[in-house]
Formats: sequence, C-alpha cells, structure tokens
Amino acid sequence: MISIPPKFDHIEIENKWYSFWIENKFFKSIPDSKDPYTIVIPPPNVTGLLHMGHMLNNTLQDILIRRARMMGKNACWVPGTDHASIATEAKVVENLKNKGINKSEISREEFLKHAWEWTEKYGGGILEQLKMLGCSCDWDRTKFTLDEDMYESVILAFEILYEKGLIYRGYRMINWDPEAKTTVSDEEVNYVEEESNLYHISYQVENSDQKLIIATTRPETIFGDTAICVNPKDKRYKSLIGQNVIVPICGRIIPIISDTYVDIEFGTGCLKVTPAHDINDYNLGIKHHLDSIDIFDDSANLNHHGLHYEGKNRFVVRNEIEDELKLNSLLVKKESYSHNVGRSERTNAIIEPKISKQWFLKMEEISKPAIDNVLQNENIKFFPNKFKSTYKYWLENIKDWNISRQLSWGHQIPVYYYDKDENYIVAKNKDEALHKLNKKGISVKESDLYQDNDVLDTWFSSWLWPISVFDGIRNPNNDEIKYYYPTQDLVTGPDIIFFWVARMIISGYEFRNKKPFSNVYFTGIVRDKLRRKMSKQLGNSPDAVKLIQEYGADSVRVGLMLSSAAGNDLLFDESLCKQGKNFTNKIWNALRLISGWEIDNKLNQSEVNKIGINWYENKFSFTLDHINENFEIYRISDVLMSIYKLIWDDYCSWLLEILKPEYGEKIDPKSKYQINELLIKNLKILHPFMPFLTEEIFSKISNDEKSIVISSWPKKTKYELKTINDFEITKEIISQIRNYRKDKSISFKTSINLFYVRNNRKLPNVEIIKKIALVNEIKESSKDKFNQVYSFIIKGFEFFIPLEENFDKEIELEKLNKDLNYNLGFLKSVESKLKNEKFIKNAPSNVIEIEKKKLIDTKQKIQSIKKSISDLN
RNA sequence: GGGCGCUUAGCUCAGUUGGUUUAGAGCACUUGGUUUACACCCAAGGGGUCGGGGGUUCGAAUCCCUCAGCGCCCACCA
Repeated sequence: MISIPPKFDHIEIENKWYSFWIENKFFKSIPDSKDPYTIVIPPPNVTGLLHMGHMLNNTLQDILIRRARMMGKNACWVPGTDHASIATEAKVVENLKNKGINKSEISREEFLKHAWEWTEKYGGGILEQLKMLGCSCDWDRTKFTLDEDMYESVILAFEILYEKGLIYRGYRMINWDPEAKTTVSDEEVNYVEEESNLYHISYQVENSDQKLIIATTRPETIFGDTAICVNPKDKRYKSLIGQNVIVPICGRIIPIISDTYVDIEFGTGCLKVTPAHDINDYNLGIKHHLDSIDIFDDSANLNHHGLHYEGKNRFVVRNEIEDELKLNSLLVKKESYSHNVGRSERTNAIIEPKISKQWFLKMEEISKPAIDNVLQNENIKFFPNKFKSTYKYWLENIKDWNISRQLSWGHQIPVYYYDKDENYIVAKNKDEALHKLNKKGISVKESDLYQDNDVLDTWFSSWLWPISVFDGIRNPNNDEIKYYYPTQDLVTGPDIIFFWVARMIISGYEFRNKKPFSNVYFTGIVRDKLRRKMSKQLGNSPDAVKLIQEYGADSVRVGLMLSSAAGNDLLFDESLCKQGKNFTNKIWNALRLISGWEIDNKLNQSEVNKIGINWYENKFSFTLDHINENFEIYRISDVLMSIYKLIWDDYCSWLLEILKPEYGEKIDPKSKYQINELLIKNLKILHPFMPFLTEEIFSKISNDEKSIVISSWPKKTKYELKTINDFEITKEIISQIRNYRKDKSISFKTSINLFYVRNNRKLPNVEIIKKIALVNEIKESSKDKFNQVYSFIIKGFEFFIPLEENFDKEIELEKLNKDLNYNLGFLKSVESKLKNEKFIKNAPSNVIEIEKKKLIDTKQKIQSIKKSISDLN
C-alpha cells in the first residue's frame, strides 16, 4: 500500500513534473513517420505579461496538443514572441524620456540599442509563465519575430512581393498619430463620441456682396481649404456654382464646386473642402482635381501655410482663430455638437488624417484564395462558424494594405534610395543594393545610398508566422516545412481575424499555395462577472501568476474551460477556479480511498462489484464516444463537463460506493485491479485539462507507462445501451428509497425491506440496490398483504415499502394526489394528440408508437396511484 | 448609417435537420446528514408561460413575420 498525503500540494508537484517532462524531452518534435499535428502559438508581445486572455487561449492549445500527442500524432507546438513594434517602441520611448533622453535626438542605432536592452530585460517572461500553466510547447523551437532568420524571411517576402509588382509606393490618406509621430492602421483607431463645436464661418464670394456660410468642426483647417462644395440640387446655391470665394484670414481664392456627396440638410449645406486633412475631402479633391495643401507638421502644429499661427498646435489655433474670426465678424454662429473623434489606440492622441508617401501591398488579387477556401469549399473551417460572415465582408471589401510604419523598432524596409527620395532599389542590404544598381548600369557612391527610414507593420511579419517558423520562406523545400505545413489548428481571438487570421491565410496561399491551417478556433474575450472587459484601468484583471499559485495550474485551467464555448465571451470569476480546485480535491481523495483498500487474495469477486464495474466500463465507453465527437467539433467545455460528471458522479459517487468494502473488510484482487485500471482511463481523458494532477496520480498507480504525457488515449470500445439504461433505473430506485428514509426520518443505517409488484421483466441490479440503499430483501409481493405502504413507480416497476409507524395519512394522500394530477394532465395531452386524426395521418409511425407507449404507461401509473389512494381511504 | 449575432432556471450556458413523457446541465439556493476518501463532502429538493405578439404545422424553444431589449463588427456626415 502506498501512502498518499492527505492534501494535494500543487506547487511542489507542478514544479516536479514540469522539470521531468522537459528533461525527458516529451514536448520535443522532429519530423518522423507519424502524422504531424501542429499548432503555432499566436505570438504574444515579447515584453508582455500573461493575462487571462493568454491563459484561456494557451490552455486550449495545450489541451488540443496534449490530446493529439496521446492519440499518437507527432505533436508540435511552436512557441514564440512578437516584437510588437508600436507598443514596444512606445514603451522604450517613454522609458528614455524618463531618463531625459529624447528619441529624436539620438541615432537610429542608439535607439535600437536601447530597444534591445529593454527587450532583453523584460522579454520572454511570458514564456516562463506559460510553463507555469503547464503548456507543452517545443521550447527548442522558440522564435522571436526579430530573430535573424525571421528577419531575413520578412525582408525576402517583401522582395518577392515587390518583384511580383504587388508592392508599391503611393500617396494615401493615412491616420497620423501626432504624438507617436507614426501612421496607425485603420484598425488601430478608436472612434469615440465627444462633445465639440460646430462653427459657422462666413466666406465672401469673389466680386460680389454675397456671402457663403459654411459649418465646420475644425476652423483651424481653413488654411488648407481649396474649394467650397454644395449639392448641385440645392436651390440656395445653384447660381453660385462655378464662382469663387475668398478664404477668410488667408485671402486665398477658391472655387465653388458641386457634388451630391454634400448633404443639403446638414449645417448650412455648404462644405469647405480640405483635401489634405479629411478623408472625404481628399476623395472630393481627387474627383474634382483640387489642390491639396498640407498645413501641419509631424506634431500637428501649423506650418508656414498657417501664416501667423505657424508653429502653434492645432487645438491652440482652433481657439485663437475663433477669436480672430469673431473680431472680424466672420464667425456667424458657434453651436455645441457631438460627433465621433478618432483617437490612436496606443497614445490616445486625436488622429490627424494626412496625406503621406507610404508603402502598400496590393490585396485584391492575392486575397482571392482566402475567400474561396474558407467560404466556398471550407478547406479552412471556423469555429464557431459565425465569424465567417465578418471575414467575408472584410475580404470582399479589402483595401490595399499600408505596410510601412514611421518607427525604428521592427523590420526596416529594404528599400535604398540613391536619388533623393525618388529613385530607389529594393535589396536585402546596402551591398546588394549597390550590386543591383551596378548591374543596371547605374553608378552610385555608397555614401549617397541610404535606406528607407520606416519599418514594416508588425503584422507583415506575423502574417508569415506559420511558414517562417519552419523557415519556409528562405528554404521553401526544407524537410521541416514540408512535414509540418499546413498546420492543423489555430487558436486565437476574433479581434484579430483581419489583422492576423485572414492575412495568414492570404500569405499561405501566396507563398506556399496551401492553407496555413485547417481549423481556426476563436476564443471569446475574457470579461469580469459584470461583463466588463478586463483592463488595467478598472483593475478587474486578476493576476494570472497569483491565481496559479493560489489554486494550482490545473484548477485555473479547469476554471477557464468550464464555461467557454468557442466564440463566447468568458465571464471569469475566481469561484470558477475554486470549482476546479474542488475537483482536484475530489480526484485526489478518490485515489486516497482506493489506495487504502487492502487486498485479500482469497476473496473472489462479488456479484455487486462485477455488476458495478461492468456498468462503469459501459458508461465510460459511451461517454468516451461523446467526448471524442465533441473534440472533433471543438466543444471543449462540453468535453470537460462530460469528464467532470463521469468522474465525480459515476466513478466517485456510484462506482466507488459500490466497491467500497464494509468497514474492516478487504477487497478481492480482481476488483482492485479493475478499479485501478478504470482510474487510469479516467486520468488519461482528463490529462489534457489537468496535466499535473493526472501525472502525479498516474505515476503512483500505473506500472506500464513512463508518463501519462506519452501514454495513449483510451481506445474506442463497444458498449451496451441496455446496461447503461438499466443502471439509470437502479439509480432512480435508490433515490426513491433515500427519499422514503428522509420523509419518514428513518436512519440511513437501518436496513429495510423492499417489495415490488409482479412484472414480466426481471429487476436489474438487485445486488446494487441492496448494498447502496441498505435493503435487506427485495421481493415480489402483492400490496394487499399490507395495510399501508409507501409506493413509487419507475419504468413500469411498482415498488412499495410497508409502513408500520410514522404514518401520516394526510401527507401521504397529498403526495399521491399531486402525483395523480400530474399524470392526469399528462394523459390528457397524450390523448389529445392521439385523438387528433391529422396527427395519426401525418406523424411518422415511430412517433405515434412512442405516444401510444406513453398512453399505456401513464394509464397504468394512474391506475396504480388511484388504487393506492383508495387503499388509504 | 450598413452588416452579423443574441434573448431558455438566481447566474453562466446546452438544446444538432421541428417529434423519446409537461425543456436539461454546472454553479448558486433550500432542507437533512459527518466516528471508518473528500464539508474543497454526501443525499434529497425547489426553481423556467424558452423576451412580447402574430403566423406556418398534426406538432414550435427549434421555421417565418413583427415589436422590444442587448451585444459585436464595419463605416466615420462637415
């Protein structure tokens, strides 16, 4: 007999087994003859810390990968981190600022040195935290998006796409973050409704006394006005179209144009057009061939176009110009107005739409396979399916991807200029650039050659992730990429369906002509109990590491998995971890109980044990089928709930109670062996969810395999539904006897006799009933022999227990009448169905048969209840 | 403004193509229970007119229409 400590010490056990797994290289994968099962991790920010979203996401991946490993696949989970250019650069800039260093005053090289120091200091912590969670990644494969090989892959991808003519440099209206001094993608702008003012400003019509009143929220942009636009159908202004107006303060003469874009109802129906600073105005500008005057510098201060406001901030100018307009009686009206203002997700600065020279990737052509393979032939499946419509909409309206960012931290754009900003060559490095130029017959001095200052959008490296981690960009025919690619499952959040998922699918087909993965599991967002997003400001985000330390990794994993159907938000509450911990405790105590059973080799297996074990084996197989099916459709929380109930209810509450020897008695060797084997099977299906607990117990009770990690998933076996259904009857009978005891205040230690009315069926599991419900004898009998009985009917069997004392006729009658009423009501509904000619005519025969059976059952039941009532009276 | 989705027990959610008794689970709750695995436990129990209204059907939580409320995504009216 092994001695089992009374408490499961998760901290010690987690450390012990994680080291053991690593030492034995169980998570290591190299290509072999087995089928690959591959997941690439969504790389977290290298300097980030583990939060609830990561825990949810990575627990899911670990569950999938551990199960695949047990099913005999070559399981490979590739971990890694992302350089997260905007977020990391912002942190480094801030850190330097605190040290009194301004980014603009140091060289790119110096800045990158600081950035690398920062990364080395704070980087990779998140991967250590994933180990605490139990994640079974192949750590030897850990990648960072700025690793040399990864960097080269990104640069090469740029070159390849450029050669294909898919990358171009163009002028575009971009979102400018004047604080971070960078462009941000459309996806990184948040629109918030804010209070502001609508200014009505008077413009003098040239060579006329007439005035035009325009309404604007941004009076400071009048320096960039290049037209006034009215709706061609607007009678008020029809005659003015084609004339000119004079822009207040700067005196520029601009035309009055017309376009149906202008809403007659809004404001005064006159729109001032500032093509350089508004996306809609920009589009109007292109359509009507207007000049575009950029009035801001990089910090959104006014430049020389702002005349006497030059150098002043846009919001300062807004106030000052209001005064100047007032002074000149040009401000007709100022009304408060609320509208949506775009703010940078990173710095919260108000976004300034700006025309800028940027690098773009043409998306329309290369994204076609991403539409077909998800929406038409389902080569890639989404779980849940509903995200396909979001995906579809985005892809069908896809815009070219602005891939350049005005940052230093990232993959520097491999473009070398040799003639101011106009002529350039795409090359991996300066030497190659010179070489390429030479070949073209262009002679350039090395000192005149300089690289583009911008870096690539972070997603331009992550979209290659499933390929580049296997070096499939640089060496497209290497053994690894051929073996592991396409990967199987991707687990990620729906918030990055466009940023990342769609683009990986696009790059997969573009670079390998194959999908990057077969299934995408979208997790929900982790929220608190009140449905609020977890956030630092609210302080409602639990400390992930603390949770693991307090409850244990297994319990936290179970807590997370208990209530998270794919795509559904998870309302996290610590009580979920507590439930996980209770489950841990339950299983641990089951082990303690079994371990305490001493074997008597002389004993033969009792009928009770035999029946009990046979039932559980059937129940296990039945549940295993269900579990496997649910795994196939990624209903992970349903899987866990099935296992939870199987172990807690069926194994612990029923089977262990059935096998438990009487006090002071021993157990027969066969039963002990079987109960042990069944526990091992339970542990195996639970292992993906609770790796540490299951390994600890497995190590104590299994002799065959070295570790549960590399053990095999239980095989599918046949089961008899009849065995399972019969046992359900048995459970109900036992339940009723318990009710009887409670009703009559009869101790659970006093044995009773149970009778049942003759029936043409054999009562199953008699021995079990006797043991569990403490019944002396179960006999066929007629009720007439007894004065008063407590009776109940289960699946055609009518049971009764003779009553001798504690008999309250009124209570008994009330109970019987209640039961009678229910059954009469039910009978009525069944009868009305069967009397309905249309039902008989139209319903399928099996449905009619069921109804008929119900009718007979219920009639019998009613008769029996009525008899009981009359017997009482 | 455009699109997608949701509304089932106190809470979180199942409920597969309409049909196996008058809707299930987990948690929470109520009541009773502990000398012999576990109170991080055992046993029993209560609790829902399936958001409202209308329709199709022999039959609707399930399909259709409509109203109400909620959520998400996209767009960003000066």
